Amino acid sequence: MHAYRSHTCADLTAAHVGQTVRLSGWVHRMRDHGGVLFIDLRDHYGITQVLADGDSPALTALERLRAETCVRIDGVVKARAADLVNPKIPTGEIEVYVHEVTVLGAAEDLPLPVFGEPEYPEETRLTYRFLDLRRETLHRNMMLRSAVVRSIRGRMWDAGFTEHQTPIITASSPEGARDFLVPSRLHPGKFYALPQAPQQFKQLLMVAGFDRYFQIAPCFRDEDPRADRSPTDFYQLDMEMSFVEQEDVFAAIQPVIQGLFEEFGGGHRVDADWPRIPFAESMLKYGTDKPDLRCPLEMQVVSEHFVGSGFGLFARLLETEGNQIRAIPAPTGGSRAFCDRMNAFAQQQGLPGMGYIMWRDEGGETVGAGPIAKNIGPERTEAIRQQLGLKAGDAAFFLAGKPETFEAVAAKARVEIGRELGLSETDSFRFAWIVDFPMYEKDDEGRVDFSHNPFSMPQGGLEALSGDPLQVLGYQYDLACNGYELVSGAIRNHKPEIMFKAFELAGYGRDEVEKRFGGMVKAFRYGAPPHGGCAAGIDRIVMLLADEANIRQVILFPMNQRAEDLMMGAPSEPTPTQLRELGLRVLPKEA
RNA sequence: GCGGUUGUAGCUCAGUCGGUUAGAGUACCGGCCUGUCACGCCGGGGGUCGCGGGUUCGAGUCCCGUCAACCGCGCCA
Repeated sequence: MHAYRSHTCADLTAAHVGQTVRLSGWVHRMRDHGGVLFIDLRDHYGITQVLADGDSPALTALERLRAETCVRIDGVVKARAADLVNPKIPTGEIEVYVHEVTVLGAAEDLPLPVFGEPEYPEETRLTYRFLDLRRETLHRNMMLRSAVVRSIRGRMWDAGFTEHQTPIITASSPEGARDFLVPSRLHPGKFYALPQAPQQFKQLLMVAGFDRYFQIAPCFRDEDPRADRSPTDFYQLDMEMSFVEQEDVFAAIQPVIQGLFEEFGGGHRVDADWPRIPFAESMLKYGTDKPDLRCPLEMQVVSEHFVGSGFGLFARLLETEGNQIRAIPAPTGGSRAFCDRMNAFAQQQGLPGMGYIMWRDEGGETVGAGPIAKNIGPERTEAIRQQLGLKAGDAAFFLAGKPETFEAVAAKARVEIGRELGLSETDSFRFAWIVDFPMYEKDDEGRVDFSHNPFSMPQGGLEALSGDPLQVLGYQYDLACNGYELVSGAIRNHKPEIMFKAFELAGYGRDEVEKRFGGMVKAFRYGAPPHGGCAAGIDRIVMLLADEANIRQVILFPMNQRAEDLMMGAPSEPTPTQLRELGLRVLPKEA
């Protein structure tokens, strides 16, 4: 007999009745009836009910067990009478009569229950993550994640990509986010950086002639977290291809992502049609570059109807260059209660409010109601209704000012309206490629800076860079799915002269580019192939597939909101010896 | 850095208008129970009401400050 088990807790069926077996696992749940006692014994694979009665020498030992003790039991498989079968578990036709029990690992009082799925504080959950991970949902999420990664690897290999590992301790590269720095012992005063992405390495792999690369790559960024964004580190499916244009990358990655969602999406509909939506159009219609297309509503510009109108607030706003009025149509939303609720929603999100018009049927005529309709009069109200294609019982919400100031809230409101009115799909994954991102934008001080990846190829090449930088688009794309950015990528700029010019527009001199990206610039002088690729967020993909709203639900050992590992106690203070070796001194906290 | 929400037993929560000794479920300990599968029944231990200050005859409850967690903003090519 094996030292710990002859079967797992999911193995035994009616076919094993009469056999002597050995099981190891955790005491999931105990039901002690005095003369007879039942334990649900749990392991990674499943649950088996074991029992003992007054005739068993193990009864007194079993009575002393407590939840989550790790035990080994020896016993005999018994069939359950027909009326005692438990249809909820696969092993429900049998139970194991215990002759002997051995405690393999005792358990103290639990700081949190494993049985059931109650909500409890993340602080406790993260401190005792090993217990949290015993729970059914988390355990299942991690197994899903494992299967997803395996499937990705298979799909990428099948598509002719090969997997390569790139350095973790490397050079800082100013790609946008804050770096995690690693002090160098051999070079006091100098620092390595953890890669924010394997960006430069994968481009160098293309220069090195590998043609189709991928990696399940850890990425490190020292930024504050969100519910869908892990601080410190996360994983990407990173890929790159040579001799390709934008559509070639789409054609390579779509079957992988679509296949994944079909395989693990729990039967949710997976749309095979992935529209290309230009960035500018996405911002206009959805207020975001990661639209949730399960919601069919589209914003429209309605400024013209308010110019010189009796609604002074909007009319005055429109006298300022750059201001705009947009409307979110809300079919069937024409009730005061709903409109007030959405207005409150906008205020809660930081806007002054969200005005609205409701249309009603009055004696066979469709009439607008609400303060805005009153102020602008019936003709303008009717023109708005016709533009938005609305009817009696519907409503429209208005956002006014500079688009940048209201778009983020409009995006959330659009989704909220669609959801509340039951107009949005709930059982599907809707994908879209957001394309034609601008290369540059103005920062807070009015300087021109890269708006996305500085390594992207500008559309129109060198020529395009001699005009207005803010008009230059890049071969830069994102994949949006249900309101999340799942993939981001670009056709890269592989020509040194275009690269220097592109950086020059953002205020980086030739010397600085040589210094910061010397390796890559040098490589581009020795026969660089045209290339492009993308990176897909593994954590977010699993989060969507597991139907979780928080990314920590799909990460084994996540950090908390302040980037602390409560279980391992990280970050922690270094010893004086470590600091001395590294030539570092810690400054006292500023008061 | 800013805003919102929350903070009462190991855990999940209730606690009315400011008023008796702060409760329930669960977990834990003890007792009873031979068919449960969220077993049941009886009893018990367990509280710095996040922390500090204030108002009041009296504060879990009201006020001020502070700390922490989560969510959002900034940030994240």
